[in-house]
Amino acid sequence: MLTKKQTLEAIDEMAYLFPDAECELVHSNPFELLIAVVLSAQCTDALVNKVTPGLFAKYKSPTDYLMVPQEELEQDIRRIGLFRSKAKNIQKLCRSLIDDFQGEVPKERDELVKLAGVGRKTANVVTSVAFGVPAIAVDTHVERVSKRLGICRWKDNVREVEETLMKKIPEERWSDTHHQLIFFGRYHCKAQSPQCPECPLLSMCREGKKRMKGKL
DNA sequence: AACTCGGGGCA
DNA sequence: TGCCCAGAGTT
Repeated sequence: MLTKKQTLEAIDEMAYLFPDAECELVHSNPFELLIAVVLSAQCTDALVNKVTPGLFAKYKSPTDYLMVPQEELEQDIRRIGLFRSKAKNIQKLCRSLIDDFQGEVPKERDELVKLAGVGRKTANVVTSVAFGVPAIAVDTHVERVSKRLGICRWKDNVREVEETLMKKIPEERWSDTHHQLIFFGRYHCKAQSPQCPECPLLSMCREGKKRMKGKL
């Protein structure tokens, strides 16, 4: 297991590799971000960014999403995987925004997770990116990188990964760390083909050293 | 804890 | 063209 100090060194190294790491979902307000993050479940941000310009031009408010039949919304996001359940969830989500939150996106993580289609990861992204509340959203990239490097344990569940990261990283760096881990995971420490031979973190990486030994 | 939902992108 | 990608809800 990496110590706090080693963990921070690893994050600093990632920041050097990806100095511009930030949320890639195109949005211009919290509501658009919420919709974009819900859509991004189980598909890439790049794909979401292909449908959201048209989507956000057509739907400006929670009310707008409720004025069309579910089938029409499904067609509007049909290029995204799981589009049927996502269309249904988005309409449920908008209904609940109107009924319970005066049409505004709630700022509390505990309120956000009650919305349809919003889980722990989505709620953390919205609070940190839209409202600047420190949070570490654990998606598959964050989880994979944390486990490979040895920041957390292999058998940790998502919640345990998040708790370990929050323990090892000072709060003011949570949001940045989240983006660093995602970029590092997406573009360098990839699921199928991690770039170990050219990785500056190799010397401190549990999994990387194993992989290199297997190849040499 | 395991299963389901699903089209896009790349090898 | 088949395999890999990537979370939330349900059982």
